[in-house]
Amino acid sequence: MNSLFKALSHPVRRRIIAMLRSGPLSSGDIAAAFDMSWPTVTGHLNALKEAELVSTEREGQSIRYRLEISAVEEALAFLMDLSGTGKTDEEDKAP
Amino acid sequence: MNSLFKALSHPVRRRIIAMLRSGPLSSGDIAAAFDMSWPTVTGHLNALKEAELVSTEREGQSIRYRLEISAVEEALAFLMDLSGTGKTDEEDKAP
DNA sequence: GTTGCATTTAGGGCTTTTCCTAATTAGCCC
DNA sequence: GGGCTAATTAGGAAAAGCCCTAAATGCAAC
Repeated sequence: MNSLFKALSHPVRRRIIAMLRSGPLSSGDIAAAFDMSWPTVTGHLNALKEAELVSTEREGQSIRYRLEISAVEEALAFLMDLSGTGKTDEEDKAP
Repeated sequence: MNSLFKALSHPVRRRIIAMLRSGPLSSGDIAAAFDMSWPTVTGHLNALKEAELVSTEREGQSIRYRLEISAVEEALAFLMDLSGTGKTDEEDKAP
């Protein structure tokens, strides 16, 4: 859960997941969309993967990244709880 | 918007806003709830304030921090767009 | 096998974040 | 005003994050 919000905290990573909204993309397609080196994008993809915001799957000789909605929903649940929509006491303890 | 998610990316700051859910609290009350120095908590409160997640108001000799729901809702909107609930193309450009 | 393409790992530099202690400001109350 | 309490700013050390280039891996196709 900590890695979830940490993953969402970087503009490039938010843009990546927004790109993935309309369907899976290969690492190359994603890297091409940014003005930074491919390895740097890989780093961001790893962060997203660790947060379980994306999953990977091999497709021929490329690898497809798919958005995992369930992780997005987890973040949504936290925020909705905050905004009074929900009542549960969902919270991560200990710093 | 970037500072919003960055503010949400730290466990202590998420706990602070969760505490504030049930009503405003003084800086001292908040600091007392954590096992860290008061100035460190002040730093986190400043981050939340910069993200406009909290607002301040003097109350006698203490200062009250209040949760600003509108900022939470902004984050909610972004995530709902991602999860397919909405259709708008809200996105922050340029890293 | 080996060549070739897509992607990742390794290593390093630079900036930012996080946390601390010590010193300082801000405002209430007598 | 003067003292007290609440809260902040200053300064600095340690850790984490971000980005790069160069080297390595994984598969597929020949």
